[in-house]
Amino acid sequence: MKQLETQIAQAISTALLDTFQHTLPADQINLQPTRKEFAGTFTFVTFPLTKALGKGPEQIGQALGEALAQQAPEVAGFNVVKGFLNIEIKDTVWLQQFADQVSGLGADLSKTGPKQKVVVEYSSPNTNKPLHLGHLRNNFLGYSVAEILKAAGHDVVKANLVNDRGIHICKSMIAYEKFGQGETPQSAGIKGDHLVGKYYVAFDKAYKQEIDQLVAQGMDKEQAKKQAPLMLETQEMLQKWEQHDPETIALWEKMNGWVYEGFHETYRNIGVDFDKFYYESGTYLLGKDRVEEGLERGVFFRKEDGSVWIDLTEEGLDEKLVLRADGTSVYITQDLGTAELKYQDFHYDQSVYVVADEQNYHFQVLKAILKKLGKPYANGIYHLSYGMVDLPSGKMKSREGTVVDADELVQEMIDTARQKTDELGKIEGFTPEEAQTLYHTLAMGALKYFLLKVDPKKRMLFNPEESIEFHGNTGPFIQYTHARIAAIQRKAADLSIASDAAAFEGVTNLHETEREVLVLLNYADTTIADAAKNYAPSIIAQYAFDMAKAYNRFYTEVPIFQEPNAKKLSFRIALSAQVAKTIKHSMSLLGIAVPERM
RNA sequence: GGUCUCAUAGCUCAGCUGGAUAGAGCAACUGCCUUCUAAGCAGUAGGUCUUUGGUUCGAAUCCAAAUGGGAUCACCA
Repeated sequence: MKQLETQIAQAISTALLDTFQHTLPADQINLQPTRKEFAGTFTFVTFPLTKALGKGPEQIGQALGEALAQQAPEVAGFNVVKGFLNIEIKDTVWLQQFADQVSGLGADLSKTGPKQKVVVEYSSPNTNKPLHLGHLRNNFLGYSVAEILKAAGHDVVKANLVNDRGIHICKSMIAYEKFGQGETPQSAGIKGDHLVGKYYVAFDKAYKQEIDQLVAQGMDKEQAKKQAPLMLETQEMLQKWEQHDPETIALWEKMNGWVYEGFHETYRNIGVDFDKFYYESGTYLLGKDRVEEGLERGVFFRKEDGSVWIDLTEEGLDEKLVLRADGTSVYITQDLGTAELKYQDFHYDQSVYVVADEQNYHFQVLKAILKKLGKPYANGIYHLSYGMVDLPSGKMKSREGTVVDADELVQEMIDTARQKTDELGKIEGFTPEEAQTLYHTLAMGALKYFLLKVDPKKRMLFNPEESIEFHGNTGPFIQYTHARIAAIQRKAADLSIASDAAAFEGVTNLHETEREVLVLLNYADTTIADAAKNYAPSIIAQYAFDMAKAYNRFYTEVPIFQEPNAKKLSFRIALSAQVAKTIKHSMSLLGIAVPERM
């Protein structure tokens, strides 16, 4: 597609020179898609030229159109509406492009694209509670962006930095020690991550009670939060952990082990994967070298109390602490360390962090510090910031029990998929296993598409009451289109209809709906490149939807198998196959599978 | 209070570096299944693109301000 656009732009440039003696390089000529209500594929806007040429916009359009129709072999015709020159492309050009595509003559973007080493860090869960809806957005985004970058030619590493230590883990541990009575995931029949999450909640409940009690005794609330016995015990436990107290470490390993089992089950179920796991317990001490380095270079400075800071006021940020007075690390120190570690491991060109937008400031600081330290990888840091998922009741709050649990949500989606499928009664002959697989495919398709079709940066609303639709702009709609085509292909195979490029050579004109599909097919690569550049799965989602819509229009308007002309019939089979392939590929970039039947 | 960010149809969202009468889906209403899967297609209705200024031949898009959401400004992570 890019190529065709370039050709047209070149032709316009030439025509401008010939007709008006005006120089405008082709790469400065912008074509936009023609609006549906007019004939044509590309539109050139002539308003900007009126001053330079001293002519009216229609006049310019008319003259350019005539020149193009005569000289550009791709152009079938044109029309001028006010300052808009609408250019129609010959059907044979579309057909030739399509034939090349079917024959695999086009370049494979994943091999020819700009190859960079990219680390995509995503998921990065805390090990004190199970995954919820917000994590799903993160996981789907991270997975999808990684796949898109791969498809665009990059060499991608999916990384997961597990937050496996710290005060929050100790809370679960304390609560388990106190109330657990030796309960295990097996004995309780609960997934490990959920069991640990249960104790995290139990901690919070008991903690609140203690605070209330202290306040009732006349203590200040802030004071009570610090003085509550549970909190003191938790802090003590954290210290023991840092001193490698064997008993504490054993409990920590046991409970984290449960959580990992639970997480891995969820990851498998939602279809995300990782090439590299980092654990914070192994990285939290990193970064101190960077502090030393910064002090030597004079980028950091030490205050009287011994704490170390960086002044980022020039960057429009504040002064930021990088090392506490007692010499221990803070969050940013760790991240300085892990950035370096990742660079040592992979020598990345880009390091993408899929992290919620509440940490925008943190990543600005991180990047600014690395720049000041003169790190070669600083410019490759990219914070893929995404908005929160809101519920109709407002923000999700784990303490208030208003979170939507990931495992439960997935199960509900599967149930919904089963119910809707059974209502339609189209899958007779499926084995129970096949049916189960289909429910899962549809459920994940609906859920992932729902979360990915929205621009990552934007906050989004999730309404669990209405659940997720299976009609309209949804994953299942696109999956359905694929299943429809699969049925066509089965029938074509039964009838032994050829669909290679030679089989439809000689077809010269297209139905309007066929042309629309062909135009879209030609945008496949530029769409992927665009999505990669913008780290935006939503662009792929939109493309897959447009494709499915265009195909369905074709499907209802053009009865494929009633076509008497063998070449045209072959063309339509080939067209369908190519659409199926493109849909399947696009959806795979979103982490969504497509069924052969549904 | 400082900084950042968002505001488009009743609802959920698209609208790329400024271009034609601002688009989808859901919800509402009308049609279309003697079969290539109706989880579909076609159509109707629904908008002062939060407001006010500015730049421009031309603004939902760029700039400024206002209003209203959200995030952040921890020796938490």
